Amino acid sequence: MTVRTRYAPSPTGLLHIGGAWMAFFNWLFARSQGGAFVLRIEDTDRARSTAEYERAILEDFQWLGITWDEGPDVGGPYGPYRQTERLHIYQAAAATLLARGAAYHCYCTTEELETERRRARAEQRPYRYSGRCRELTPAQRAAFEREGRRPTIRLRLHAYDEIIAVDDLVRGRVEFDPAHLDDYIIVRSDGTPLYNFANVVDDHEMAITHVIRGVEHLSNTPKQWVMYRALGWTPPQVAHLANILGADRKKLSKRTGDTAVRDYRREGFLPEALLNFFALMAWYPEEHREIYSVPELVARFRIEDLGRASPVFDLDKLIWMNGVYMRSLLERDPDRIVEACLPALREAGLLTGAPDAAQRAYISRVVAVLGERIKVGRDIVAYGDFFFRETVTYEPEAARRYLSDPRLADLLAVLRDRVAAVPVLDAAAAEGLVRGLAEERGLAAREIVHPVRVALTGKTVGPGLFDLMALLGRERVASRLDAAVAFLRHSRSGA
RNA sequence: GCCCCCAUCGUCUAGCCCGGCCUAGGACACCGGUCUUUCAAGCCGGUAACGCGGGUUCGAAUCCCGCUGGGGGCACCA
Repeated sequence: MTVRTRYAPSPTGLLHIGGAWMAFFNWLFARSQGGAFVLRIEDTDRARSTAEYERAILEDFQWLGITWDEGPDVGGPYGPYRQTERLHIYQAAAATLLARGAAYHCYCTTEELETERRRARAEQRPYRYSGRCRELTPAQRAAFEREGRRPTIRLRLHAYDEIIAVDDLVRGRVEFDPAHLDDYIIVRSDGTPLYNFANVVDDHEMAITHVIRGVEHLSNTPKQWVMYRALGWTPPQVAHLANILGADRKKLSKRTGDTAVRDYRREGFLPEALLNFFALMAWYPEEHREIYSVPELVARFRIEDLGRASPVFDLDKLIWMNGVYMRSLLERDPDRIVEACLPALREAGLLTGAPDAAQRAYISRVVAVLGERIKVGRDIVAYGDFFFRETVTYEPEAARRYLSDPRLADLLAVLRDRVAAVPVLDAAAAEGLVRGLAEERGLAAREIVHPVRVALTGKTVGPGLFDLMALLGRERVASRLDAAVAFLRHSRSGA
């Protein structure tokens, strides 16, 4: 039997890291088995679902490289792939259940049910639906209808008396006592299906063989198993994974960091690094190794190896890993680094729209000079914003440390004149000028290097000074040195 | 309240199923040192964990029981 897995997002927001993580394992499993991965849109919550979010989610999956064989955009043999377009399928399944007596109409109102729930709480016993609509006579039903009540449909579970076993691929066998279950609603009074129902119907109709999902679904699984049995269907194999936690050990939320895949994309993370990192949050393919290409992950993936505990999202490790990938791209494919830097450049106001050929070439040179300092795309701004600004602003601490001695004014002025006089300011020439000047004055090179760095970049950290001077070019170096000289003289007179 | 899941360095984890090779391994982070014009990267070194209590056994991180702690479910949400 061909393996078929799926991920079923609700288009009520951007693709969440946790969702992408879960989808990734479903995808990995399908790919490792030569099976199919299906994307299904669970948009029955019409108030919150939007077409924009659906498009954004698809885009983010595309960017991640998580490809789907069937889905709302590409179609497939088991379509449609949006739940709102599948309502007739759920209706047919509900009719079957009703005809078999495995489900029944319930006329209880929300208020009546709330009263039952309150009483249960007051008596300190677990709430379970009383079942008073279980055996309604046609006359009683007609009476309710005359009152204007619209019924929901409930699955009949009360006859169940055997232990329900869920054979979880990562947790082993988990047993549930059906006495704790109650007749639950599968179709709302407006005729739309509820999650536990639509999900079962879709997974069966789409021939899904394996489902990897969050542990929050484990407790719902026995309910679903009863439905599979009532419908005469075989349930898929399941594996439940714990949820990713934030640094506060609570479920990943905005409070502790970015939660949308889109955020990471914007900051300049690489999809292959994110995927590699995702894998390591649940599983180590080999003992002493962290870096794996996606094909390697596909080749080594085994559901049973997945961890059972909740991983904490360690941003530092992701950044480190992204840096590893960035460095390997430096020689292999620097354009991809440039690409990863673009969003951050735009956000910082250092670039507008798509770069033209000249801008692109310049950004490439900046990337080359910054080199391994760029671990994440946004680092181009942190380390190299001065390459994109007309004038530099000195960081207060940098100016205090390296641009406070008035005697520097003369030194920088001399350097400025020599820079202006040189025919071509390449790195070698820059080094010659700086070191030559240091030697003449009996100074250590660093005594000139540091102040010049601050004069040109405003910072104490950054790429090698001579490389940076070469890229800045003669004119910009000269004018920035002028500005520094003026700054030094001004602060002296002011002091 | 009832039911379910989980538990190794600060973090991700290896080891656990099939007890001894575990003086518990690797990675991130952290702390030194080295290289160096700064930073980053690199290299070398270091700190750091089997939640607790009982068993079983010659021997337990590994098996059993209990406890504690964390998470989840018990919706006309997904």
